[in-house]
Amino acid sequence: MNRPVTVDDVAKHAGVSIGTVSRVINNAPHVSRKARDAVERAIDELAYVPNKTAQSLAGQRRGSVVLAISSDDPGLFANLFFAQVVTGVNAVVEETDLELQLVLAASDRGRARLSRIFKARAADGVMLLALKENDPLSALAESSGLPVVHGGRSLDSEPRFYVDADNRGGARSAVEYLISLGRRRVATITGSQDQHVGVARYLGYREAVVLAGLDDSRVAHGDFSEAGGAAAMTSLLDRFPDLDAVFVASDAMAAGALSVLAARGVQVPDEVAVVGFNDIVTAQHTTPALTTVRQPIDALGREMTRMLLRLIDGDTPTSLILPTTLVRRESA
Amino acid sequence: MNRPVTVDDVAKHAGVSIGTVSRVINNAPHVSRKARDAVERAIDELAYVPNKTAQSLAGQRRGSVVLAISSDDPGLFANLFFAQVVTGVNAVVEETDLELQLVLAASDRGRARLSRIFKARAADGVMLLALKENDPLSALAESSGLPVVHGGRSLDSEPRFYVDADNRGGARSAVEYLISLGRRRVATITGSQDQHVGVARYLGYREAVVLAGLDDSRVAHGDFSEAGGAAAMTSLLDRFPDLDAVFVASDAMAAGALSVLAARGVQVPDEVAVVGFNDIVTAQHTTPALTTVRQPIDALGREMTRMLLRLIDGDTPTSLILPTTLVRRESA
DNA sequence: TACAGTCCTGTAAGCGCTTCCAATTTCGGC
DNA sequence: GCCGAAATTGGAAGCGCTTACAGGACTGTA
Repeated sequence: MNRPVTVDDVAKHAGVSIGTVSRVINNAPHVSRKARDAVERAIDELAYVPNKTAQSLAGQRRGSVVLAISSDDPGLFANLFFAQVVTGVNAVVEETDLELQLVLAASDRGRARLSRIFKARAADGVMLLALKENDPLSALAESSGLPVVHGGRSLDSEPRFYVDADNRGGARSAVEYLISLGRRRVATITGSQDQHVGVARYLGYREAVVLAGLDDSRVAHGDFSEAGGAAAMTSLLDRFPDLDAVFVASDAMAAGALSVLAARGVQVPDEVAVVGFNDIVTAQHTTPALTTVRQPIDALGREMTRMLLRLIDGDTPTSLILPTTLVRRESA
Repeated sequence: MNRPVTVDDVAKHAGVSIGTVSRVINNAPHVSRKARDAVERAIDELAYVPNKTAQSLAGQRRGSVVLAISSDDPGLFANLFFAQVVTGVNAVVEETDLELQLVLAASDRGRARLSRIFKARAADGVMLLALKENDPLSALAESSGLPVVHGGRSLDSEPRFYVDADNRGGARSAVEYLISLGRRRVATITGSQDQHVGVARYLGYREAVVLAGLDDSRVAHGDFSEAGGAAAMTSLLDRFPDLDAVFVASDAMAAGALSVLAARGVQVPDEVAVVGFNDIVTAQHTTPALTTVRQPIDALGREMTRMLLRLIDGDTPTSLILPTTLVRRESA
């Protein structure tokens, strides 16, 4: 392990000053063709790699962005969400020379780290995923003045910059599909109504049902969990024995609902059609395979990152809502 | 956004020198009680947060560890593996003041980044997950002199420091379980034989079968994919119509096998018992629910990180093989 | 030929911290 | 109450880079 090569070494080797070397590295203007060539050759010959730490101490750029995930929500980790978001984010980050720092903000320690990052401006920007409603971190994020992009929205306040899936539209089209199938007594199992996703999907359901002139009272509230879905389905069956379709706000709940339906001997989709939401892996393995709404999760990651990069560049991007797609399988 | 608080501000405020402030921050010895108190109060009052960049430029510690994942293997992302590893790693990293940097080393760009990190020694240590067999990165890692911990092993060479699941033992106990159930004509669907996991699980199968004095020739090679599992099952059924159990080296393949079995009208587990490996989410949703071998994935992440921290501290840890557990469900 | 612009380049001053060194203080034991 | 050793402290020298700033070399024009 020799002493690592530095700008000085390169400068000496190329017969120029360190200022020039720096300009070449950052391909700044005002460098003659000749000098540039000499420096580049020296860099090659010495296998010089700039020291990022020094670059960020001296410059104003930190050289890294953070992806913060509040995984309190088990749903976040229960499917491929996490992996897909990271993949999307990485794909874009990879094209820059920024580093990707991961912070799991579920624990207190994680939240403390995140707030340290904000206070110390220890990154060039932050992507915040699934912050809890009314999260103090959210305020900290704003006040830090750091570029911040949110993944998803929350009930209490709309973030300045966010990327979100079209939960409402997705729900609406799922229900519209059910109606196009001839179903007229469409029920819904909602997700938690204290989260934006839960509310949005419920609104989408109502929109479609009401617009079709149908009854929107067949509602049972769930909590996004499989058990909650089962309980809600039971309640639905008891209260509205005539229902012929149900839009379930998550696949996990749909799985629960499906098992209740099976236990009661109700034929799916013949007697009751079922549509879920999320398209988790399990959806294709339920019996019958679940028709569901897919969110473009990797696109979410990619767009969040693009947005953040623009913010860092000083642009003012506009928030984005990404379209969902209906995946037709057997349950509807 | 005023000028951030620096050591000088703290020193001035506390009436000491910056050297003393630094000693307090790093709780180094040789600081009087009085000075320490004064500095701590100043830090509090000024809400001082040390600048990590400066710390690492000045000191020898970089302040971050990287988790590098070679996601070429779709299996890595296809289940919760990724999320769980990250959770495990994060849990340990969180207790230190290190930052967690994520590098997806599947793409060329990703690999280039990783090699840059090695060359520039831009991190305090690296965790390498699922590197391909014979990966050049592996050599680079060694030669960099950076602390490196591997997740899993590879066929060509045993890493100096690694954490791995007990694939062989897990396979063996799965097969032993099948045998304890009275099955005597146990077949196996292997994973890719050019990967350590694939070979290890196959060896475990053979071990159990041979030790029990049974025939170990009922073998079909798969590639860890669902389709591969289906094809292998078909081949198995054609060649060994008498088989009464099959140990499948991955749940994905087991799902494929199960559907072939169902299509052929073979009763599971009555006629043929099936055991998978990995315990992916889907395992509990197959019909029948899959008995499988679970790996302690978050523990893998945690242990890798602990090992890395010890390496960074200059200790010499010993590699680890983590036990697996059999999850009994309906398929066996 | 002279002069105002342009370009290019070297120099030096930091960025905020750690750490070494030397100076100062403190302390136990005689 | 004096001496050497140990503890504590301040000061200064970097860590490797970016970025004014100012000087020098050229260009085109009058």
